[in-house]
Amino acid sequence: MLLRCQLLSEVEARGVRLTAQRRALIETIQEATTHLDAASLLELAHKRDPNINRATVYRTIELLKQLGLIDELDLMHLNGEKHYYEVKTEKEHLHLACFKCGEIVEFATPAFERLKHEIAAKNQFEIQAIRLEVGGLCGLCAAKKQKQLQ
Amino acid sequence: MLLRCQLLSEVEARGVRLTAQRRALIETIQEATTHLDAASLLELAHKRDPNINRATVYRTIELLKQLGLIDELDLMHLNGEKHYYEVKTEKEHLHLACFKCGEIVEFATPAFERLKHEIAAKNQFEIQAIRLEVGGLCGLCAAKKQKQLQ
DNA sequence: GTATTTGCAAAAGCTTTGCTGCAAC
DNA sequence: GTTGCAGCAAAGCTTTTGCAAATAC
Repeated sequence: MLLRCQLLSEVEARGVRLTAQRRALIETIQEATTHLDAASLLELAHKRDPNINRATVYRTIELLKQLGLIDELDLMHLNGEKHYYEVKTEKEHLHLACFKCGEIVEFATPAFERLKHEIAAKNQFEIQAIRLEVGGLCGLCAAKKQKQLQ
Repeated sequence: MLLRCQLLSEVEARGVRLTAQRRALIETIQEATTHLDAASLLELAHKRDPNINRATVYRTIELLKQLGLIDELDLMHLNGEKHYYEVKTEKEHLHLACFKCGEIVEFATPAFERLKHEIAAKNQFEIQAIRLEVGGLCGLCAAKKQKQLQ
C-alpha cells in the first residue's frame, strides 16, 4: 500500500527514530478509512499491539502534529470535544458535518486553495494550519425537513 | 448603543422571554471587545450581577447557539480547549491565530462568501454554521523568525 | 550508562447535569 | 399551582502530566 509507506517514511525522512508502538500507531492512522479520534485510534491500534497505552497515543499524535504531517479536526463538535486526525493532504479540503444524521463529507475546490493564498498574501501570514468546517443539513436531511413542513 | 440592542431584540423577536441574568449575559457578550470564553464571560457579567452562576452562563450560551445568534470558535486551540463566542455577523469572516504571539486577527473577503455559496450549491448542503480558522505566524513573528535564521 | 520511551494513575481543564429550592405568571 | 430558572456541587469527557520502571543504543 503506497500511502501507508508515505506517512511512515515522511516521519523517518525527518530524522525521527520510531519505536514499534509508534510505528504501529502511525500505520493505523495511515490505513484508517474514517476520521479517527484518540480513543478510536487506540482501539484500532490494539489489533497490532494490545499493550499500547493511551498516553502513547497522545504523545505520538503530538509528534505528528509537530512534524506537520497530520491535521487536527473538530468536525463541528458533532460528538463532543474530542479531536479527529487525518493525514495532511496536498490539496486543502473542507469538512461538511450534518447536525442531523452525523454524516461527514469532504469537499475540495480550487476556490478554497485560492482563498488560502489570498489570506496569506493579504495578511502577510505564514499559514501552518487551516481548518474550514461547515455544519448544517446534508441534502437528504434538508429534504426530509422540507417534507415535514409541508 | 445600537449593536447592543440588536442581539437582545433578536432574541426577544424569537419569542424568548429573558430573565434579568440572561439579559445581563447577553449584554455582556454584545459589548465585549474581545472573543469571550465562558469563564471570561462569567467574570465580566459579574460586574452587572455578581450572583450569576457558571451553569447559567453555559445555559445561556446554549440558548443563543440554538437560536443561531452566536458563533462558537476554537481559535485553533491556542489556549486549550475552551470555546469562544461572538455575535454572528452578516458577512462571514475568518480568524487568523498566531501560534507564536497569540494574536487573533479577523479577516473578511468576498472570496469567502463566494466559497460558502459554492459549498452549499455543489453539495446541496444547508449551511447553518461555518468556521474557517487559520493558524501560523503573523507577519511580525514570521519576520522575527527570518531574522533569527540569518 | 545515558537518553528516551512506556505505563499507570492521577490531575487538569472545560462543560454538562441532577436535584433542590425559588421565582414568575 | 405549573412551569421554568437558578444555584450548587458533583460528575463527565477528553487530554495532559509526574514519576518510576523498562527499553534502546
